[in-house]
Amino acid sequence: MIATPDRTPLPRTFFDRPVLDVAQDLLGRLLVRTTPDGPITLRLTEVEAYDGPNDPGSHAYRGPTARNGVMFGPPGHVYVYFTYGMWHCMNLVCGPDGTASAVLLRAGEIVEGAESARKRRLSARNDKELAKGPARLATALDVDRALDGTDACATGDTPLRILAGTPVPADQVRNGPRTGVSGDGGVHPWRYWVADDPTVSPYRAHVPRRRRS
DNA sequence: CTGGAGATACTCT
DNA sequence: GAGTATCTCCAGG
Repeated sequence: MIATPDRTPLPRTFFDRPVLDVAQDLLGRLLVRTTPDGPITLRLTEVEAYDGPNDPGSHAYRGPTARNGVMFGPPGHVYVYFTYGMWHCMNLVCGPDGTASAVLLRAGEIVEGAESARKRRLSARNDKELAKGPARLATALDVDRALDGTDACATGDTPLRILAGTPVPADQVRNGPRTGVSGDGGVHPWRYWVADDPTVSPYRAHVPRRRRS
């Protein structure tokens, strides 16, 4: 029997924990994006942990900048960055205020508002691909730098909220190396996903891009 | 169907 | 110059 997803907001204390604990616990949770078109709801199926200043793979590794400032703030807020000159990716900030760990949201299943997501994801060949990959996820949910710093735990009128949903049982959680992370940061098995879920993105090892001719 | 090459063009070192 | 990525095009099974 399938439990009805819990629509209760996740409390800020959920994010004020070690980032690896939060990352695993986020699988199966619901992210609700409120747009003028109506809500889009995503069930998280794949995430990656980034452990702030201790982690060579993290944007926070070399300290605060104009881009990553939100990572150093309080937990439960959204860190959105722009990458490769084209794409946005979103993270949820973890740990106490002043630390800089975060969880990158890599993939999920659109459970509400697929029609809206399809308008921005014209290259998706089916609904499993709407949010299969971190930049695809952000595009499907219409997330960009304007939402950087949004409090996902706030009650009331917010563009982005995270709800309890249905946590994934521990025996259904898989983990492995992080995707596309360069250098020593790639060795950590800090990518977590839901076993056998068709919306999880394929693993790709980091490959340095060839220089333009 | 799978996988690689090239393009994209912002942010930080 | 390299990066928490994705798209289209094309060669090869």
